[in-house]
Amino acid sequence: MNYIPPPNQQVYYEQIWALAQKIPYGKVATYGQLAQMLEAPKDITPEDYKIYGPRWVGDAMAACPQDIPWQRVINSQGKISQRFDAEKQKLLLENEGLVFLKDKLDLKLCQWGNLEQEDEPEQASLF
DNA sequence: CGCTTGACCGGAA
DNA sequence: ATTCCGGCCAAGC
Repeated sequence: MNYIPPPNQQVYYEQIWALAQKIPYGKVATYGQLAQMLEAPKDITPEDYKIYGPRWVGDAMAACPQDIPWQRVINSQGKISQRFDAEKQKLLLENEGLVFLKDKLDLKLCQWGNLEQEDEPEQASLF
């Protein structure tokens, strides 16, 4: 599992695209999130990867093929990143049932993989 | 060749 | 809350 992306960025991009394809309908992922789902390339430290990875993901998405749900990748603030198709992206996400609040999504509600804590022991048995 | 820009993120003022 | 900053790499001019 210690697979390291080859120097060939094409391979790295394809890994990102593969991850993006796994984002469920109605969910979103952040650039940094996708970056952290891959091992850091050998040549850079994990710390550096944490810093620069998200940008590489952005680069990957910029070169994204058509058959990828690119609209489900947003930035860490829950907003749509500045780009020529930003408006279209928002419409696509709204079509999936996502609700924007002041151009922002609530990542707590719709971020991919952020529903693990469903079994919150909210109710203490009082009776 | 060199310089600028880009679908980022976290920390600091 | 908002603005500013630095940091890597690849592409385009």
